[in-house]
Amino acid sequence: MREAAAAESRPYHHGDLRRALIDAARRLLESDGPSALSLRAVAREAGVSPAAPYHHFKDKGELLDAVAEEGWDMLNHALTSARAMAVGVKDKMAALGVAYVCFARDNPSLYRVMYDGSRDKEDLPEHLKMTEDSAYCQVRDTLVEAGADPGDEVGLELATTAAWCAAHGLAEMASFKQFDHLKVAIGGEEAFFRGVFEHMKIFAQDEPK
Amino acid sequence: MREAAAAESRPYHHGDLRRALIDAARRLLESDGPSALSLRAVAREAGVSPAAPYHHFKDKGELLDAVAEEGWDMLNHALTSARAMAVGVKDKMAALGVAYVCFARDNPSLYRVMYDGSRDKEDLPEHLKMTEDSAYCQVRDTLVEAGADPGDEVGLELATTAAWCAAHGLAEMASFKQFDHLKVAIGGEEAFFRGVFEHMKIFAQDEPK
DNA sequence: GACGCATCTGAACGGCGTCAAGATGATCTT
DNA sequence: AAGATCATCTTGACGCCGTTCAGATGCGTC
Repeated sequence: MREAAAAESRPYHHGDLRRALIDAARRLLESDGPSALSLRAVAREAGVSPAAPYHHFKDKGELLDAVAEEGWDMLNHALTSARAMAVGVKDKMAALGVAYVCFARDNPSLYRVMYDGSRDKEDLPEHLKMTEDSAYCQVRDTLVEAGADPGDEVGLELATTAAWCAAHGLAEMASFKQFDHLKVAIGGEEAFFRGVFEHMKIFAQDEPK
Repeated sequence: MREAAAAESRPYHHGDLRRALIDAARRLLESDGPSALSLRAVAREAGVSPAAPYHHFKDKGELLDAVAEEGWDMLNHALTSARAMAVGVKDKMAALGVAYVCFARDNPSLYRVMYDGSRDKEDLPEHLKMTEDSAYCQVRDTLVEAGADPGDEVGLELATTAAWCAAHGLAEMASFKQFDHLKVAIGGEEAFFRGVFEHMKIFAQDEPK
């Protein structure tokens, strides 16, 4: 009984269990949050036995890594779009920052998995850099466009890091309900994001006052 | 058999199991990291049965909350000290930021518990504010000292939030080994922290260039 | 001395991550 | 076409987890 699927030549028994497991994990993540993401629950959701995933992932962490990788791809895409749509040169950095925080707001569980520090250990968070169109490079190149000196490597990396830290910090705290009154007072959530970024030189080279 | 302890009138059987459990949790946290912090392991470390903690904490989360609260106290103290020791008015914000990140670096597991998003849910992270000498107020008051307009409430809250987000973001990413070469190039870890903060208006009102 | 009650223990339940042994069935060889 | 091969999946088990509940323990009070 072969269901309709884009099965090419890869898999044997199931169709493509690896793909199905990642999809099941993302489905559970969106519906029930990160705490509901047990390996057994993912297998259950995909309709296989609890031991089946071990033929496609070394352990639970490796499945989470695969999910996180899709998250990084989505984030890179979101930043690319935001960068392309921003009008003025000065706006691009702020647009990038807002897009980053909006991505975290719209995919909170996925964002948590991406930054989950209980995995990684040594080698993995290379996604923050080096893949050419990675989110990190998006930020760095936009900084250069906005006038940063591309010759000062250390300074450029520091500025990129500063922007990244600011965006990540805001992304993690933006959902705290202590900021609700601020969001109202300033006229919306994205205005709040923008207002925070205005206090960082990297996001607003000119005086906001 | 009563050991020497500052037992006043509170506890009955053990001495002060609540206190002992928190201490055991912090011991495990420092030695084996957050993943080793199971309720059973804490009870084991404290020398009691797995069910004993339930007479002092509603569930595991409430124990974690108690541990986190001590972390917030420590952080507030660290920021108070840093603020007192900073020399110039302009230096105070940078000193505060560096002290914040150093706290997270020196107590990584505790810091994670403090910001663990799997608990809280609704009401808890009030520690970010309002306790008079809270870390949040330390930052806000220092901003006023550095020249921020205390009359512009919204602006002041935005600036405080911006500083907090930047420090938190850096605190979470400072241990990524991608920054190792930058730390070396710039002459040490704290110089790296300072270098990142220099790209935020809130931390350096005057031009660093 | 007897009672009450907070405190702690022991045993149990379901769920978890993981592994070893066996069943299943698609592909390859002849 | 038939059998061998091998990745794939299932079954069942192990130890650990959080949590609950009935019962033991012993302090404070009357």
